[in-house]
Amino acid sequence: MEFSKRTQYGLRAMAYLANSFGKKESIHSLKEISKKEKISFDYLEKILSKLEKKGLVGSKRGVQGGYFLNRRPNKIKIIEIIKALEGTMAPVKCVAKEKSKRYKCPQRRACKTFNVWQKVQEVLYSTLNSITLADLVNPPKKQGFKQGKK
Amino acid sequence: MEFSKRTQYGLRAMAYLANSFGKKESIHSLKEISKKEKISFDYLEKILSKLEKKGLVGSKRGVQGGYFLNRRPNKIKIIEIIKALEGTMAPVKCVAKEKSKRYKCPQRRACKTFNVWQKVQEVLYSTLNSITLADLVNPPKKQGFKQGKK
DNA sequence: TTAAAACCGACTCTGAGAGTCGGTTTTAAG
DNA sequence: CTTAAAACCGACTCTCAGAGTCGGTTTTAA
Repeated sequence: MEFSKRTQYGLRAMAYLANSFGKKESIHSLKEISKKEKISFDYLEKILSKLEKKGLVGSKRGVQGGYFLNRRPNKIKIIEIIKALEGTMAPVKCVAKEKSKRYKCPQRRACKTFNVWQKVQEVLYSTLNSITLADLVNPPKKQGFKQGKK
Repeated sequence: MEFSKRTQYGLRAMAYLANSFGKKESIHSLKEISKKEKISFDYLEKILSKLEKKGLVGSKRGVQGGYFLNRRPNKIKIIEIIKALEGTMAPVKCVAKEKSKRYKCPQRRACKTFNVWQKVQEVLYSTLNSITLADLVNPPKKQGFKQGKK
C-alpha cells in the first residue's frame, strides 16, 4: 500500500514548479528539476511527459525551454496529479471508479469487505481532492490541512 | 497504491471468522475458509499463520481443528489486520510510524510534499482505526461507517 | 491407529515498477 | 546558418516483492 516512486517524484516536481509560478522564472528544464530534486533525469522525463499529456504541465522545446504549470497552483488538485500518475485512486480493484481499471469479483454480492474499501477510497478521495498545489508551496497553517468535503 | 492480495484475502478470512463468532461453530478449518472464500489453500495458510503470530486469531491443531478469532469482533480493528499483513499503513516510507519501516530521505527538511503524505496517513489511520470486524459482519446502517477520530 | 488438521521452510514464477539508452526534433542565441 | 540546449519518444534491462506452490512434520480427536 505504498504510492509509487513515480507518483512521489511527480508530486515533488509539481511542487517545484508551483513554487515559482507567477514569478520571473517560472519555466524550468528537466535538468534543473532533476538536479534540485535529486531525481533521475531520464526517469523524471517520463513522468513529466505523462503529466503533460494529462494537461497538468506545459512544455517549451529548444534552448531556454522547459516545463511549467498549465494552471495556477490553487487550481491544481493533488488528486489530479496522483490519478494521472497512479492511474487510479482505488485501494482495491473492485472499487475503482474508472471502468477500465475496475474488476468486479465473482462474489461481489456477498463480500463483507467491500464497504471498507469503498470507505477508504472515499476518504482518500475527499482528502486529496481538497488539497491543491498552492497548499504545498504555502502551507495554510502551522501544520496540516483542513478537512475537505467530497 | 493498491492493497496487496494478502491483505484483501486476510480481511475476507477475518470477516468470515467474525461471522460465526459466538455461535455454535466458531472454529473453521483452512480448507473450509479457502473453499468458501475462493482463496488458494496454501496461500491462505501463510496469511492466517501471520495473523496468528500477531495474536489476532487462534488455532487448534489436529482433527476438528481450525482457526478462530482471539477476541470479540468489535474488539478487532481493521487497522490491526492491515498492519499485521501490510507491515505498515504508511503511504510513503518517510511517514512510517514504525521505526524499522521508516526511511528519512536526505532532503526531508525542504520537502514540500511531506505534509500531504502525512495527512493521507492520518486520514487512513483514523478511518481504519474506527472500523471493527463487527461493523463488517453487521453493517451499522444502510451503508457506510461513521467518521471516527484518531 | 488413522486421518484431518495446523505448522513450516523452501521453492518458483511473474509483472509492474524503476531506471537506462540512443536517437530525433525543435528553437533561441551567437 | 550553425550550434547547443532542450523536449520528445520508443525500446530496452533489471530487480524485487507479491503471489502462489510443494513436500514434509507435528498434533490430536475419533
